[in-house]
Amino acid sequence: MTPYKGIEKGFGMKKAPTLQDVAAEARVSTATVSRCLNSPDVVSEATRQRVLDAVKALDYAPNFGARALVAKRTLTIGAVIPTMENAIFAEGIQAVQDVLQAEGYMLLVSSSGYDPEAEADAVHTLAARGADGVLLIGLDREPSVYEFLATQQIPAVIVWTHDPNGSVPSVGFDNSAAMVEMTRHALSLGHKKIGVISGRTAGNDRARDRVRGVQTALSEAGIAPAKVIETDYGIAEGGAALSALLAQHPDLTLVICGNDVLAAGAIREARAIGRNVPGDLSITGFDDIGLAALVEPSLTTVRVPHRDMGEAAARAVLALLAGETVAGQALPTELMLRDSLGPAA
Amino acid sequence: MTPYKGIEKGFGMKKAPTLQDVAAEARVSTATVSRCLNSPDVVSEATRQRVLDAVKALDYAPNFGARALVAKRTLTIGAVIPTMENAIFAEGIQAVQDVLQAEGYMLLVSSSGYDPEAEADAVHTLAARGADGVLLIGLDREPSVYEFLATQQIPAVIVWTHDPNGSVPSVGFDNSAAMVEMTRHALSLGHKKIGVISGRTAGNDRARDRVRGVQTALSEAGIAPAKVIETDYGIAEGGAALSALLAQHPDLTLVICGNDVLAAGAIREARAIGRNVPGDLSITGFDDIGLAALVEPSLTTVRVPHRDMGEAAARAVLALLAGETVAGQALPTELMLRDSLGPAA
DNA sequence: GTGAAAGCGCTAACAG
DNA sequence: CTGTTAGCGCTTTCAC
Repeated sequence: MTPYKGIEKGFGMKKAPTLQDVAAEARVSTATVSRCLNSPDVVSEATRQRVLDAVKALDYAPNFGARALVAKRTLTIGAVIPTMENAIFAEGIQAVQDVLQAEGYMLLVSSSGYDPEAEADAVHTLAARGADGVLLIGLDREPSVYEFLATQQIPAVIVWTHDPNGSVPSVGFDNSAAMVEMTRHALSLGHKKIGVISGRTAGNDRARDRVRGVQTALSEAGIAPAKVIETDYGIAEGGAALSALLAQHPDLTLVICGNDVLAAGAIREARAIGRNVPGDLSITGFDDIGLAALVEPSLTTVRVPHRDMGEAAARAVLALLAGETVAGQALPTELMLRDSLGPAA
Repeated sequence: MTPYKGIEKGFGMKKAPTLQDVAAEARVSTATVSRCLNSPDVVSEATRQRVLDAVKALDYAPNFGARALVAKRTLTIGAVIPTMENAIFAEGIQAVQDVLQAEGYMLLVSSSGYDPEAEADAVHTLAARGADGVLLIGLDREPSVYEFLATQQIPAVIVWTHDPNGSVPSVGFDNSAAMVEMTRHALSLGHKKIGVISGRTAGNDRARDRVRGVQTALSEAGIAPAKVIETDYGIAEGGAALSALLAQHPDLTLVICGNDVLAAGAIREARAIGRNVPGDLSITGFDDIGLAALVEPSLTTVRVPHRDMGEAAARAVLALLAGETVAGQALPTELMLRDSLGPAA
């Protein structure tokens, strides 16, 4: 077959059809074509049909730049997430997408790789690409980012955490409270020697809040603070962290992990080194991703309403864009009691 | 500070500053301001400084729509994927993103939910949002989609499969060949009664090719075709499919699954109904997502180079955009032998 | 080195 | 209901 080439430069380059072309084809004015596309009900049935036929015949698609120029909006929402390779964000973002798509908006995604500076850059780029509004994960970032957004008149919504006092509406849940609940439950099972494997807390309020939740519950109960170890995201990382933790504190009966992926790694490692879970050692996760129910033993974890959160966040930006006042909201989490957490050894 | 000096358009409406405003402030023409911003070296040092001061003073940011209108590009690449909730796409898309971002482009993602019609819509929307190029998953779609893309002069690249004869460059791997390899290996272990749990094959050439690969290897070996059952994507779905398959063909010694998620569900179900994997029944997957190594027994599967594929695809669109001719490429897959596949019972 | 002016493709008054 | 006519903000010849 003919090798596929990029955009032909030079002669014979047939341009993409414009409103003009459609108008000519349908023998009406450009204004009528525009109306057919934007407010079909004010055009007569007959001409509308003719115009739509022409549109289809020419494979016409409106020019984005021109439309954005005059409409002063792009129907595009930007989002900056740490990474898509994390199931937890993927699911939430898909929910955002579904709502946005249904409302005629599109999602412009950017990833920061958990780097605050990269996130700030991404926000600038998003603005430069004409994003009408943005979604940001978590609270931790330079105030200058918010200032920039304010100057650019770009509404923003924070997701994955809820801060009732924030100046920017946030849709999420209380990471700390969820961990308090988990920890209290564990304490009721008699655990007293507790370790925590957390994701990196620098620039990550969700991770920090989760650790804080554990310590809060412990101090409430008059128990010594948990030994905390921080690690990067990943299954192998979770396993390594468990080894490191047990090496220093062999008498732990419970290890609370900041997310399910770390927990899955920790479980695998625990069994690899001959620890019975939960007989000798209990392990818990956070997020309740699909994996949680599949590992052996199945993971006791905190169920987070990914979808509801994504949908609510998308609705929140859209509301902001419509000029409405948005309060932000806290969504409930739920303890998922499975098999990886048992009574203290 | 400085009073608004442009052509006044009405009362007290604080519009975002435009090139005009900057030009007035710096006492030069709009052309000069534009040049200062786009090719600073052709402007004299003195005026350039004056203009840049004005830009800063007014907090000027170029209008995206206007720029896109005249530049005829948006530095945006669109992608339509079935869903982000599938780890396999998430990882590949993240790789695409990384490359694009590094090259100054952004990714506009849309999802089709595995519906060809929704995909066609998404392509139109992407075009309407000014995507300079698009990434599409798999080959199965109406020719009209390609025609549309052609008339819109939007270069496209197919990912997740490789078709050397296609008119559109494709970056992926040979799904059928990978399954042939897997099946041959299984045959060498003595399996003769084989079942297949496949994802929906309608409009999904990857799923179809995988099934075809199995049957090809079987017919090569003179063995009866595998019993095939199709199901939706999901862990529970994989389990249900296994039950259904075994109900009709209780003597199967091997069930080949179209992807790891179905396989994980099948393994869980097999053990739930008292089958020993791989003692009584072997089960294999495809994709090698993180899950594969975690389930018990760990999954024998086909490793797909998600990242390499995503990166190569991103580079391919960019090359097309640069007017280069792109050949497309086939990436290698690898058999990951773990514990879920054993000798025939 | 700089300015004037012609659009890019589309929408939104304003007439008819 | 439909056509005419201004621009939206920016880049880019083409003169000077």
